[in-house]
Amino acid sequence: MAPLDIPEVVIDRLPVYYRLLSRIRAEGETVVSSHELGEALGVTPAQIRKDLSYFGRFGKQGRGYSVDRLHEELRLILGLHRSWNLVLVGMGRLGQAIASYRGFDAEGMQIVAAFDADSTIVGTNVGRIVVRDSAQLERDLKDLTVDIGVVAVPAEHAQEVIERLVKAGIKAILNYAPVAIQAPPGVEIRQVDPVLQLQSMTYHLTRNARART
Amino acid sequence: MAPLDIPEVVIDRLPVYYRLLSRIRAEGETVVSSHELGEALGVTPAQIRKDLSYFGRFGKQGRGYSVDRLHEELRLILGLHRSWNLVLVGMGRLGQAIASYRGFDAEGMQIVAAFDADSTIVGTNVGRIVVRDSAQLERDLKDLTVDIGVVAVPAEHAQEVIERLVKAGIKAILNYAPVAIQAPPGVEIRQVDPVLQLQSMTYHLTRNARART
DNA sequence: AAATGTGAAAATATTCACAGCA
DNA sequence: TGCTGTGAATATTTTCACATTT
Repeated sequence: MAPLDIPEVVIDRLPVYYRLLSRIRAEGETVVSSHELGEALGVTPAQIRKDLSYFGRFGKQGRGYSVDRLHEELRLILGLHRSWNLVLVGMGRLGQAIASYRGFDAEGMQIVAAFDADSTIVGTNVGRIVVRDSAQLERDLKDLTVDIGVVAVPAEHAQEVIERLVKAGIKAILNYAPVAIQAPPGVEIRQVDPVLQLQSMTYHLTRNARART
Repeated sequence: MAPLDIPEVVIDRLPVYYRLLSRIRAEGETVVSSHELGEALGVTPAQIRKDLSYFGRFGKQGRGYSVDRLHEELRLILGLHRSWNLVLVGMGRLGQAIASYRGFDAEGMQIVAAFDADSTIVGTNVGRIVVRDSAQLERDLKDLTVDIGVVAVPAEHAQEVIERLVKAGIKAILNYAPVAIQAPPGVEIRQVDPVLQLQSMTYHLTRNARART
């Protein structure tokens, strides 16, 4: 198997490569070079070759990579050959939008349960899912097979909710709440945070405007 | 002003610091040390001091940082002392969710117009905004002051829409479409991409499960 | 002829460690 | 004493460049 010390930045790029390969495959191409991949992604070919070399030797010299082969290898490396069960906590506006987002299912990510603390929301249907009571989170999780927690509660409750999910044995959290989370080692946390992204862009916009003046 | 070669990673952390300072400020604290900030964010105090030192000397030796002062400095550095106008393109499920998301306004990010190509959506109201026809994008943008484009169209249209926004003079794009975008230099692009984040987590989940076996 | 895989070199980013100041 | 600001030291990441293979 792959060595244990693969840089995290490399891991984060694999899904990008995987997605591009999916598209190239759908377009019917059978072979692709690191140069073409780099071109499409705006990165250097060397980076792509180096990244892939952590996992194996998938290319053919003088030729490039088999699209099918590389796509399949990445699928296995990322664990996308199976589907993953998500539990969604927080069913306000944002949670409801996440629940009805199609992009997860398309990639084998299934929301198997949703929770909220608000009794006026509990019991309602969102898509095919009935919203459960957060008070029952721990109890219900015992009967569910959940791989990843998706958190869309208000910022002030995110830390607590995530601690409960972690205590229940969940090892990966996708957090939409606009707050930095403390998680124990061994628990993967990722942030979806458009406001932070906007604010790093306003830095540049401000600076460029200044430079022109 | 700040030197021109501040690492991008540093810029990306400033909004995180800013948000934390906002919270500490609301809690009534008046002074904070790099150690406390690092504690709350899970990073080293040295990193915080180094990051801030690119922009000035905001702290007091032996004491720490004035919460008010540092909050204000970051606000100015990031350009958050003024409000920013966003234009939203793509008003399907995702676009509608973005339009009704409260987290933008709270940080001075105002959606001033929204567009869609679907004639059954054009003309409808989403919140306070009337959805305009994408065909009129260029024409309408002439009469609007827009700083940032937010793109929530299907993946296959994202590149084209972004090119149109860039041609219309927009210098910053927040892209929700699950596709890697090619942008000319001088245009800031940020990606909101929960699927990529999930897929980097499944890599780790898969590997950990293997390791335990 | 063309493109991979990879050590070595270069560039970036983080952390250390301590002088200096409140 | 306590904590900042910062050069120097480490560590990490990216890029180069080329031997190797098809």
